[in-house]
Amino acid sequence: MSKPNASLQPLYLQVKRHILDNIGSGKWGASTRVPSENDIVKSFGVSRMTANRALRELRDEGVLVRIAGVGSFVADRQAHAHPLEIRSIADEIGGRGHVHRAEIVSLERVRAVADLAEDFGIAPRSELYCSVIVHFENDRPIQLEDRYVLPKLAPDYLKVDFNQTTPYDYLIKVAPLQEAEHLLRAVMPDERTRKLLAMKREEPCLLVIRRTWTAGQIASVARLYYPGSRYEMSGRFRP
Amino acid sequence: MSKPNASLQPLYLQVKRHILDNIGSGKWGASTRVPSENDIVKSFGVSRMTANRALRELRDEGVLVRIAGVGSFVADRQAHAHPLEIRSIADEIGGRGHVHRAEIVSLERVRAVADLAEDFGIAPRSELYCSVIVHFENDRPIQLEDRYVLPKLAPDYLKVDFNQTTPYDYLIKVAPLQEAEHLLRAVMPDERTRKLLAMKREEPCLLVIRRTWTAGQIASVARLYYPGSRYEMSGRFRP
DNA sequence: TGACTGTACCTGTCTATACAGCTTAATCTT
DNA sequence: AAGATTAAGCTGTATAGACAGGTACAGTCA
Repeated sequence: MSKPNASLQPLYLQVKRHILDNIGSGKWGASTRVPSENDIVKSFGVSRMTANRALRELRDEGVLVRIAGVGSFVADRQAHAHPLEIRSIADEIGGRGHVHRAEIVSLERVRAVADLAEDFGIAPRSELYCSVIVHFENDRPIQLEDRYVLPKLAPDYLKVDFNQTTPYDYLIKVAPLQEAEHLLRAVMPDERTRKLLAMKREEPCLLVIRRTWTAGQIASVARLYYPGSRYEMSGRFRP
Repeated sequence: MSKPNASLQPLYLQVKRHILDNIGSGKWGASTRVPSENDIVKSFGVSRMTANRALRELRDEGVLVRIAGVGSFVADRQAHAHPLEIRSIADEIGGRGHVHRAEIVSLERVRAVADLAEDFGIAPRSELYCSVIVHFENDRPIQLEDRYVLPKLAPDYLKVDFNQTTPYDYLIKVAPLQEAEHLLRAVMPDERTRKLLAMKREEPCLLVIRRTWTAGQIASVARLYYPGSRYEMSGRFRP
């Protein structure tokens, strides 16, 4: 039987999209049971193989957990990111079907202290722009972003509304990203960080220090603090 | 037509395995054309849908590049020397010009608990080999390696002298490494870990959970604990 | 009450067939 | 000889039907 498939997109993608939309909108939370293959056959009018492909791929992507004989359920995914990938935190959270929100702690010009000046390769006490922002995933703080920016490369940095865009998104617009370096550490948060991230005592942070180059010089240094219990990074690769 | 499927493994996995073996052995280098779906139908005696699934999944995994109307080819993946590459801890320490030494805490057969069995894709309470080793850099403990190995792939694992070689070096000899996954977390060490690594109280660990694949199945799971104050990972890259 | 059994439903896999769209190369025209 | 047409081969998608095996639950039997 051939079908016209009027809507341009493959059927299995339409099914996936439907499920992802329901998860993304929060209608189907973690552990919610999603329609079985036969349910999809009935409601979408597709074959079981097509329903199977949609659910199987969502399982392979970590979106669903499927148990033979029981059903398919929305996976309870922990936050994670590729250790060698730069991505907007807003996109990352959106990609998990969750809601991103930012809270600006401070946004000001500062004078570079010694080690920071060294990072940037500028004279100590030079002027830098500094933003401190807490990023929330579904109203839980997930990242404290402590960022320093070279004024020359982003002169309007202090005027940006970081409720609308993230520093990362803004910077790639005004300064093309050339190269980046990640430094990964496990640290105990200081009191300020711990409170901003709503962390328990005795809970460590995953600290990512990201340095980005534009036009051969360091454009920005970010210290990204993640709650150890709520975040992990993962990467798959072939040696 | 129903299939006896004598060899226990799903047919599409057998096809994937065959292709991965040919790539892994170097017989099919980058850009080599692999058999088309119809070739596989003939040579394996499977249906085209099964051949399609094997090739499609390999494409999704980045192993193949498929061009409609042309064929399927071995992907040319660039060998990037990430810091998150897999490297023998002995080599890494040696590379810093320091002295490596290992202390074996335990080396025994254990029964897989539920989550571990799930990782390996084996039945709960199956047998696994387990080694716990502390690695020293210039006589300071730098890594606690908590490793589980599939006996089938390394039957002599318990007889190896890990003062002479590291588990990693031994495993790549007996089981060719196909793929690996790193999971990075910041955690507080339990008491045992803290003592073995000679860490102060209140000091977090960088935990790397490394899973390695051989012949399409998980060969080994290692939990690598590093003292947060003495270790960091870094990588430079271009987005 | 407790152990067993049947049944309904679920996922996982596989087959045989079909049509669409793309690419390449051979063939036919002008 | 240059351009248009056709055929063969490839992937991408989709269908209907089938069997195997897992799980949960109700009902039955001892």
